[in-house]
Formats: sequence, C-alpha cells, structure tokens
Amino acid sequence: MKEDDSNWFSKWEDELPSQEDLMPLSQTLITPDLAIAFDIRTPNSHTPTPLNNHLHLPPISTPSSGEFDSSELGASGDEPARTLKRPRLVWTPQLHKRFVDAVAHLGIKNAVPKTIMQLMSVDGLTRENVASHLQKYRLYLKRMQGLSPGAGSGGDPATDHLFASSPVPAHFLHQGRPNSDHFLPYVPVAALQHPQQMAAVAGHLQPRYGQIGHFGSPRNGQFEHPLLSRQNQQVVHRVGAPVHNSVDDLESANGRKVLTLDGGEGKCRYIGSSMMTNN
DNA sequence: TTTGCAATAT
DNA sequence: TATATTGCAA
Repeated sequence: MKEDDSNWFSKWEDELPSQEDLMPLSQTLITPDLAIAFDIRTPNSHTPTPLNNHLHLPPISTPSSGEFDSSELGASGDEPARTLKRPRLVWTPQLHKRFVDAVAHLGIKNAVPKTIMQLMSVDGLTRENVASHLQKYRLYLKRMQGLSPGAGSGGDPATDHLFASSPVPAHFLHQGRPNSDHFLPYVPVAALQHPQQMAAVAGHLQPRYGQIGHFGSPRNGQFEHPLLSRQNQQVVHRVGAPVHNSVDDLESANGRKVLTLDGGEGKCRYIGSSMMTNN
C-alpha cells in the first residue's frame, strides 16, 4: 500500500525507544584511573545508564597529553594499548545471548571462536574470550544432551546459570542438519557503506534519511552482521551515537524488536527501514 | 594460523 | 567462582 509517508514515519520515529531504553551489553573495560590518565571521556559522563553496545578498549587514540605516571603499568614508554591487561570479561546474560545467537546463525560447523567473535561484533571482545566461553558452553551442551528433560539437576558448574539464561536452540543438542528455519537470513553487509544500501539490504524499504550522513569506511571489512532481522524489526541508527561496528538486538525496548546498527563516522540521523517484509 | 581440549592459574 | 592462560596435538 502507499502509505502517506510523512505520517507513518513521524509516528514511527516518535515511537523509537529513547536512548535510555536501549541498553544491553555494555561494559566498561577502562578503569577510571586509566580514563583519567588518557583523558578519555566516558560515554555516560552524566548519564546514569550506559548505552553503548560495545566494550571499551584501552585507548588506541588520543593519549592527549601524557599525564599518566604509571610506573607499574609498563610505563617504559611502550604501547599501553598492547601491553595493558584487560579486565576480565564478564559474560552478562545479554552478552551470552549474543554469543548464542551468533553460534546459532553460523551453524555448529562454522561456529569457531574467530567467526563467532566477528559475528558478535562487540568491540573489545577477543578471540580468546570467545574461545574460553565456547569451551565451557560446549561442555554445558554435552551435559545437557545426556540428561532427560525433566531430570533433576546434574547441575555442576556455576556457569549453568548463565547458560540457562538463554534458551539453547534445539539444533545445538542433537546432531545433524540444522534447520535453516532457525537461522536468520544471512546478510552480507560487508561491503555496505551507506545507509541507503544498508536499508536496501536489510528490508527493501526506502530508507528515510538516505542522504544524511555516511558510515565512513567499513573498517577491516567488518561492517558486517548477519543478525539483521527477521520480521517486524527496524534498523535504527542514532544521531551522534558513538561510532562502532555493532549490531544490537534490543528487545527490551517497549517489547519491540529493534536492531541498532552503528558504524562508521557516526553522523547519521535515524536511518530506518521497516523490516517488516511484506506486510 | 587457528582450533579444541584438559589442566592449571588467577 | 568465573574466566584466563597454557601446552599440545590436529
């Protein structure tokens, strides 16, 4: 149908979740003192709730003015970013969910640490983080298939709680061909550089703010995420949002499914395309 | 070069 | 305890 554009869109836009509503897997990996030392402004300086969907890495840019005197941080003038040990990753349920999604979408066969990591597109997440988690998760799955559904707790590792927080896709348990229905469509977005293109791929509906802003260059071919959409989803990019390559599945917002897609130079306004396929 | 895995470390 | 690291074989 031809909808009167300006109307449905304004409405749609108004209903977009506020930044406070959007909030999954962020963790700050920069310690407060480091942040100060490197003059890094924390994204939520005056916002009570963080909203970025990425882990913050040690500073790769902007040591601003050398103010740090960490004699214990390998201060020998070497690259802090490479030398600094990251804080341990905390696998929040949201992060784990993203992990599970990634594994599900890749299929068991291709779900190896590197690929999973790429798919998750969480800044700061390392291959070893994923490898370690994957190792445990596999043990969990193994344990699961041995047990009858109603059986008592063979409950062992405490990580079971985390793992139990996300439903295990059926095809993880038995072996054999994954049902393609369980997979979100794979959308090779690697080459996409512009919102219009993204929108086109994402949902074949017209992008609203097509020309506003750009995504800059896709970094390392990583502008990519198959997690684009099933039905009834929207792709959103927020104005002035911090730039990073991530895709988020934010179901918390008003019970609606929303994908946030950030990447590039961050000058975009909302670009949205309805992902409701044909309705 | 990456993976998977068990053991071990923190 | 939860996650990281290590060592080694594939």
